Amino acid sequence: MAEIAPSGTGLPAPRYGGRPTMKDVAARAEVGLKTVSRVVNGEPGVSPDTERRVRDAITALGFRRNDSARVLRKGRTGSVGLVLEDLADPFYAPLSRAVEEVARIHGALLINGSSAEDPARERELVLALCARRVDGLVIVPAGEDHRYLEPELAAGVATVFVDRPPGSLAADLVLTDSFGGARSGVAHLVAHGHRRIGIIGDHPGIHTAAERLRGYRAAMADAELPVRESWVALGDTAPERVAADATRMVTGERPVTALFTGNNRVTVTVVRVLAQLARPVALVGFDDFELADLLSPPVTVVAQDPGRLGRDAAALLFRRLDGAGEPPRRVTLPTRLVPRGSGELPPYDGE
Amino acid sequence: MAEIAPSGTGLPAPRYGGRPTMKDVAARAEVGLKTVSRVVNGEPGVSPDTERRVRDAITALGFRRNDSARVLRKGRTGSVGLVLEDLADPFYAPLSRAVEEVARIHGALLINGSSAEDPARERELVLALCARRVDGLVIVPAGEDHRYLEPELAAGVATVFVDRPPGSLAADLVLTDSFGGARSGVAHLVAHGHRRIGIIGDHPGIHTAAERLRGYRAAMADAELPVRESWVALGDTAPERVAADATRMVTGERPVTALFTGNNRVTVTVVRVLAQLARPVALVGFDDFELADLLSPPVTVVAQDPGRLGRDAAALLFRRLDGAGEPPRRVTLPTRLVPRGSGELPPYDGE
DNA sequence: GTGAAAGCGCTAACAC
DNA sequence: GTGTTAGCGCTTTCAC
Repeated sequence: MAEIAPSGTGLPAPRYGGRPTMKDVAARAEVGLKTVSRVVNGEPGVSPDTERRVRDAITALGFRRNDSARVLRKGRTGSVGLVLEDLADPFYAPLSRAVEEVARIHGALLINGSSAEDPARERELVLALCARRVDGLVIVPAGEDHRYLEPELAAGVATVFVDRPPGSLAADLVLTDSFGGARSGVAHLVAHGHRRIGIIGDHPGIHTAAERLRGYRAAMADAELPVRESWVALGDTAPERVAADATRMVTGERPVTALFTGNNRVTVTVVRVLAQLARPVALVGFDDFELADLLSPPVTVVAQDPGRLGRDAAALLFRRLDGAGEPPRRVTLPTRLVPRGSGELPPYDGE
Repeated sequence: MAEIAPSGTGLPAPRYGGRPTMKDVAARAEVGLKTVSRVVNGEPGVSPDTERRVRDAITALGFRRNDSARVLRKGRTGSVGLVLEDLADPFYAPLSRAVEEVARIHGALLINGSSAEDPARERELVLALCARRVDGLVIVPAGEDHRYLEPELAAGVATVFVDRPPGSLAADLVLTDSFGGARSGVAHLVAHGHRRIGIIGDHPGIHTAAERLRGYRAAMADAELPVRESWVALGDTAPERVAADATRMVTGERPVTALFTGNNRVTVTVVRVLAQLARPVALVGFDDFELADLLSPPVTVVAQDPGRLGRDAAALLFRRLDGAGEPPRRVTLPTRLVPRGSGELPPYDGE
């Protein structure tokens, strides 16, 4: 245990159970309050001897500056907030980590929260962060309507949206090219001879899902292929729903010979379904995932870079915090098609 | 845009670029400061009419309570900190998410940071969280020496360690039974006829790695099998090192017929090595991981539950925060052997 | 080089 | 029901 109060000095000890303050340190070191503040913050103008006395008192008392008080005076908290759907999702975890890394370089702490894709919870989280006066926010929006953020933006909270655009709000934005990525993925299947291709993805209310559907339709149109509505299944990504739709599409009268999946979770579920099947079905998934290369067949994907998404978003954020007064930027990151086998399977029955 | 300042009322407008305060709201609503505080905090004793005027002013000004000031008075911040190795690691991500969920239920916000397995960084992060006066801390310790935390504990910061014990500090602790898990995993290989079994794992300075090695040795001793030192490779978990050690063990004169791997990252690397091999080598890995069941052969694992680790740790934390003055607890969670195929392969060459 | 005083925005305690 | 006052622990300003 660190020694908490000296005995016999006659100096006041900090309240029991509370924490020592600069005042306590000042009393113990027999200097003024401001001198302690100087030492704690590394400001110049303190003699080496005085500094030593202050440092000794700090150690003896176990003093730790109270940043709440500091923030109250200084205005800036040195922390940024990140709100996304689910921290544990393999797509968002590296994004979060990347934001944290950039924040660290800028001396800021990251506070993050999961919205669970619930607009009310997103709002609640964001406002809690604003009440804590984070200097900036990185948001993967769940809701459609972000007008609740207007007072915050007006008050100077730097805000960057990632992965999806916010509902009608001018702010920095970093996106992956979902349309182009999906189009190239589906075109890849077409190039390998497929004419009946299904798409399974997230709820079309989610921007990325809608864009990927648009990319699918564009690739089909490019090849002058018709799209049957039974080949399109966007919605809830619960494994049961996805598995049911996949099963439906690959069985029956004129089954699809290839599937395009809208994100990593959907892809994994579909891989499970296809593994049970006698007949091979080609597959291209949006999002890369670990072990995709070790499955049989290895899974061809349209890869995006979640770490870069986070890095670029954080970089934009700190550029704003450093005072850049430019108009909002919109950054679109490219995807990369990674052929591994599943996307190069030919149509099964010589259609 | 929300209207920022009324025109023609003659009331003071908040400073430009700053944020409106309760005082500003009070002026605009023509009530006292305390009345605003009552409304903002949902305290009783405000007439419906007054309340409406205050709420209107809040909306019009875009007021948001400044929690820094609030914390300064109240002492508690309503936030807890989590420090672990890497937020993006598939083992820690669900742990973090579980802590977040419990925190949310208790109305607290989670601030988390990655230590990157660097004791200095862990310390820096923890102290930054303490300066922000988090009410409690959940720590996956990277370092050996946690005496720097003593003043914080003395000041009443509730602290729970997870996954690994801290260096010489009495605090709540939630662990997985690494020893028992490893012992059962290796015993499983022995039961399937293996006599030359290798172990590849993390640096033995890490508590879980040391415990798993101890479990391995215990299982071998139980079966009266010798352990050659060339079968033991603990250290850096960089893929290159792990792959080199795995390759060394499964080739050469008297190769091992089975491997036990110390965590999910190591397991995945070893799976990659074994996939290149002509000869089958049995494998049991510590930690479950996604898609383990879809590999060929499917990977047998000793599963632990990272979500439960986080949940239990957070539960202990909030129990302390709610004032339980019990002595520190140590909780050990059991593991579960999940046979899937790779661990049931017989020794290859009829040894 | 050092320190005293004011005040950041809020809540607690106590008036009225 | 409502308002006034003091003060949380720090930084800013300015005086010595």
